Amino acid sequence: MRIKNGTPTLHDVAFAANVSTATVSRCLNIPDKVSAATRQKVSAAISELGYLPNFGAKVMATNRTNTIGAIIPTMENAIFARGLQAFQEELLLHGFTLLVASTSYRPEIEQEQIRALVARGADALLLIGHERDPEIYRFLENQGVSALTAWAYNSQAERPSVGFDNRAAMREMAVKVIEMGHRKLALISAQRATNDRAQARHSGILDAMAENGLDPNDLYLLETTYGIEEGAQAFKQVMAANTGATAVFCGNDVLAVGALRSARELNLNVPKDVSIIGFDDIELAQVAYPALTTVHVPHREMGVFAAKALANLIKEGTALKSIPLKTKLVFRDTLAAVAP
Amino acid sequence: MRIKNGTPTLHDVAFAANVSTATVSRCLNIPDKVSAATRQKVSAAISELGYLPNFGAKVMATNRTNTIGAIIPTMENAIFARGLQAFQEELLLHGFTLLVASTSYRPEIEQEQIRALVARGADALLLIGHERDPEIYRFLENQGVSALTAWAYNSQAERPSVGFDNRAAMREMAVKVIEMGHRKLALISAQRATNDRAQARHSGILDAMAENGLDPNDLYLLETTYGIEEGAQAFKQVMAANTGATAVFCGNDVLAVGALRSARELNLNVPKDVSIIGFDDIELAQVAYPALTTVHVPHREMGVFAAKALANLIKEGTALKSIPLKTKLVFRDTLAAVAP
DNA sequence: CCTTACAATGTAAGCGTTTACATTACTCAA
DNA sequence: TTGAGTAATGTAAACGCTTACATTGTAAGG
Repeated sequence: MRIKNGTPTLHDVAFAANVSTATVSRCLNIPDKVSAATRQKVSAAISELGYLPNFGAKVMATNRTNTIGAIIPTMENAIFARGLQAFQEELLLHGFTLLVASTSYRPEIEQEQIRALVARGADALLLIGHERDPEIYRFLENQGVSALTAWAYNSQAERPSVGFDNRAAMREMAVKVIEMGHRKLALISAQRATNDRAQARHSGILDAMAENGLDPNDLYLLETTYGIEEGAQAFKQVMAANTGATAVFCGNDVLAVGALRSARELNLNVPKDVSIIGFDDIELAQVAYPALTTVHVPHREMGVFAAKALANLIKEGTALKSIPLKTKLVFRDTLAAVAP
Repeated sequence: MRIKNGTPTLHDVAFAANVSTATVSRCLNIPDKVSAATRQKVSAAISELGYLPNFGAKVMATNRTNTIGAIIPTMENAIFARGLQAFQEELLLHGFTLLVASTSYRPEIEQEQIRALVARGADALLLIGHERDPEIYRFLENQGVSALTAWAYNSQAERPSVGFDNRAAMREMAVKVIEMGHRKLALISAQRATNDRAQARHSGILDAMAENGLDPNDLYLLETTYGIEEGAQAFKQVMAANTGATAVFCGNDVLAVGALRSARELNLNVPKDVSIIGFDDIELAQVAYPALTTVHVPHREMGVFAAKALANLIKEGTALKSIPLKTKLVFRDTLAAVAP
């Protein structure tokens, strides 16, 4: 009458240690409430039987999975991979496990994934960017699952977020570029319709232009999807359009690296003939040749902060609050003053 | 007497639809066993109440979480990020969710993480590389959790794996390099002690040397940790050692890119003065300048295969079997014949 | 019209924890 | 020695689902 069906249960342990199931449970969860002697007996029984608490039963009884879900566009994008890695590491420190889903930048899929992770018992969620159907926020509220937004910070946003001000960061870079004499600007942007970070970066450039006596309408704007190849194509289009752009902003480093490659293929000297500016400062940016001028974003820091906030929320009930992080302009070799 | 405590349960739905809980459960899980009319009523009740099955209860009753865990060194390494992304996408198609843990290349941590993911209810596990304490395999067996190994394939390995033959791939590349006249070789390797892929790649070079009349002892070997900076440092050491190496193999592209940077700093022309060879063919390899000669590894494919195998195992009980994938040499601009 | 077979539905017993509450054992002060 | 107060342990009721088995309804064959 020991083990019924293979895996030992709390009962088996209790029986073996000659105590009640409650005591065993306490040994596991609140050891201070148990005498040292009993603790001894119980842990002996546990290791002898090779007991492991049943996950489902535990979840059912506590209504907690100690699992936090993250939904990102894709791990193939280094900015998310890095942030997610940091997020996971920090989560681990707090005793949580990471559940991952991805959307490939498709908002419909995000909804689905949010529901899937909640259904899978995520105690809380990490989301990217602010923009989404209010419906889904209502759903989260009903389910009692809180969500924290990352990779974007917006002081007006009503939902908590940990991130940085994409608009201000890009504006700052654009101001520098304009100060260096550039008058004709172009932007190779990610799809703005489904990506509020892309929107914000675009707006940042417009801000800088307006402030410096340039007509924002003169910005040559091209949208494309994510990828080196896509950036390369887009850059060729920009050049073919003959707008006389001397500085080409890119919505992210990956696009910028593609642009760089095209420039080489077109026999354009960067930065002499044309400047190229990235965003994110991923590894690629330093490795590219010439090394990319870009905006540094503290991806790891963001992941760590997000994890801390969520862990505290679940464990202590500390309300989420927005945390703005700082970006930094990184001047390397793809930006130069325009020739007089 | 509808909803007791906020969230509606199966009972509430059953009550609202005027059927039994069993019928509601069947509607959700085996709809064919329910008449169309009842299905109607039930789904109406479900959406009206906003019912979502309780995860814990479901797990408890079925003893399945529909979750698969993956334990990788780090997502910051693009090869794992890419494979994991593909893995997750494919898993989703089969109705599974991904649980992620990472080890930072530390084997002790891997053990812990394996236990953690099993404790979190992972139905099966994806692991990297073959080498690990047999103890942990016994643990997995006891818990009834199967594991599939990826990123390494070894026909002699007793455990199932989906991957490629690191040794053969590196050997193939090394043969080419030797054929191009290189006689003095160096290798900047990842830590071999905890990484069977690194070991295998090293062995591959030794194989090629032995087969081609070179003394394997002449290989100048240097181990370092993962990172561009680390690769850069290591390359400087290799050059400082004055071994006359004309070809420097690198255990992976990241190290190779670092080496490339150092070469530039040392005013060495690549590939004229020295050839540099990477492994993995990640994005970095094409973007590097000069573009890196490397071994292409089908990371995404590996993720997809792994997901399929695991999903079939859990759903149909199909036993895991090893799947060897093909690598391909990619000749770009960092390898040249040695000057006569 | 009665059987038989099968489809649709219902009943109720688990599944393995946690935890409120009850009980017992101990400590210490009077 | 007793009683109060606290520490340690035990009892048993949830938690919300699935599913074996029982029951009822329906169609077809005799």
